[in-house]
Amino acid sequence: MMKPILFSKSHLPLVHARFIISGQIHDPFLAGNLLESLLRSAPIAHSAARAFVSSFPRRSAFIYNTLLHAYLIDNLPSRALHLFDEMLHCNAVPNKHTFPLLLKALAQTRQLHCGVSLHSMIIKLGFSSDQFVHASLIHFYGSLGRVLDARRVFNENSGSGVSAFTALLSGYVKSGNLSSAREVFDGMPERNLVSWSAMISGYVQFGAPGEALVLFWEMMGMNLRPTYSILASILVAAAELGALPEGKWVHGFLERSRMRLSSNLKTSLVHMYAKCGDLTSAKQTFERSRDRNVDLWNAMIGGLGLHGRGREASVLFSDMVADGIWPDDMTFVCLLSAYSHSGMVSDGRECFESMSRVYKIEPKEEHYSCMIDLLGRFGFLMEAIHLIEIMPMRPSDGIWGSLFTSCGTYGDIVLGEALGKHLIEMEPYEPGCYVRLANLYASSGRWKDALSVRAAMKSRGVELEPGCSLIEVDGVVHDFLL
DNA sequence: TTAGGGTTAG
Repeated sequence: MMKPILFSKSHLPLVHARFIISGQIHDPFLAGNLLESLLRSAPIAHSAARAFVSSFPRRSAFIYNTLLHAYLIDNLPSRALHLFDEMLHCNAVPNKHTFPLLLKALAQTRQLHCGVSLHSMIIKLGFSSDQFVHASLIHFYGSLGRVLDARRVFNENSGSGVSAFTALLSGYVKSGNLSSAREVFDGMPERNLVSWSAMISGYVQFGAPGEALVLFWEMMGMNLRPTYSILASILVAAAELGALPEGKWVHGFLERSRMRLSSNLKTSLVHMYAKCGDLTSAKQTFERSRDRNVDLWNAMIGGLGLHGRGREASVLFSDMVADGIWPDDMTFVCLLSAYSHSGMVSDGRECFESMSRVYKIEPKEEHYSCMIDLLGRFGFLMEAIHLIEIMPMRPSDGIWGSLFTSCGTYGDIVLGEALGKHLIEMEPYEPGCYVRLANLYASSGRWKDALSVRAAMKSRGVELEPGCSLIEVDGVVHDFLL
């Protein structure tokens, strides 16, 4: 195998000029070396790379592939696809290295039809059994929600490699089918850290944090070294379960292994400590961190809010702005929810209003939802309705639901009855709506109406599932059915 | 001749 000749960054302009003068620029191999030297010294220098390529009279597939790769690294999938058009136009023949790059660009831009056409081209050119192309095709179909097509492509190759298995597994995860994902995982002839990561994060994303923890300990039992992303998934799982010892174990592991804590991991740690009720450790982690990005501030503001410390959350927000960190959407969700948990109605109003006026962030549905919840919780029902009326988007069932709950709290039977009926009409198989409407009737002595709501619920076959609460005692997570 | 794959939390 011939090694590429790489030129140092400082020599590049000179070498480029010399190639042009001597005519060596006509040699696609040397021109390719020049391009690769540039991109190795500055991987995101796509515009300089583009200029280089424009000066190459003969452009090989290698040259196009290298530039396609640079566009993808710089998160410019559309430019990569335009470059492919140019490649075909210039009669450069794509090779097996071209297709994984294009399939990634098409997955990112979610272009199913173009991907299907490209799939035909791959078959015609005879690249479909290449393991890189094969895994990329499965990933393409899986990430566009076409898991059956992903499975069909997977089945076409008998000796699928670990990447093809992982891509299929991840396709099932994306479609929410965790049991099929697990079947693929269990059937893998070999696994690597990427496959473990895909399965563990799949469990976390789809609300199965307990399974994620079990799988994590199984992985650790095999003496595999967890990656950052696996540890971050485990921190989320621990936060969901309120499993403080597991969360602390991850923190200890990171410190023992002297792994550098990225901002993302610090954010996950703060979130985990706050959700597990250890606000002191959350604060310590936050305060020890020197380079605080907006996500880390948000995690701490949200953590304080979760514990009803709205006043401290408000002070922290001011510190953040004073520190030169510009708030984002999530900052206001955390702040509004902190005010809601602390009964700080006027602060909430002011915050909601200043979002767009001062910080130029237009409130999204989640901000309206927080604000309506805050107003409703503290009895400002008419103001909450006014906000629903003026919000630019269609109110979600969650918004109507939180207002309905407030009607029950404040005994507003007329509004509550109208909302309850509306919600049942919208979601006839949601037991909570029936129960809350029946309770509302019962609280005002309208027993007949309460019974008829219960009867309607029964006749439609809607059953109330017991609620579940989790608590961790001495390292064991217990669940309670309510 | 050089290069291309699957995972990534809050």
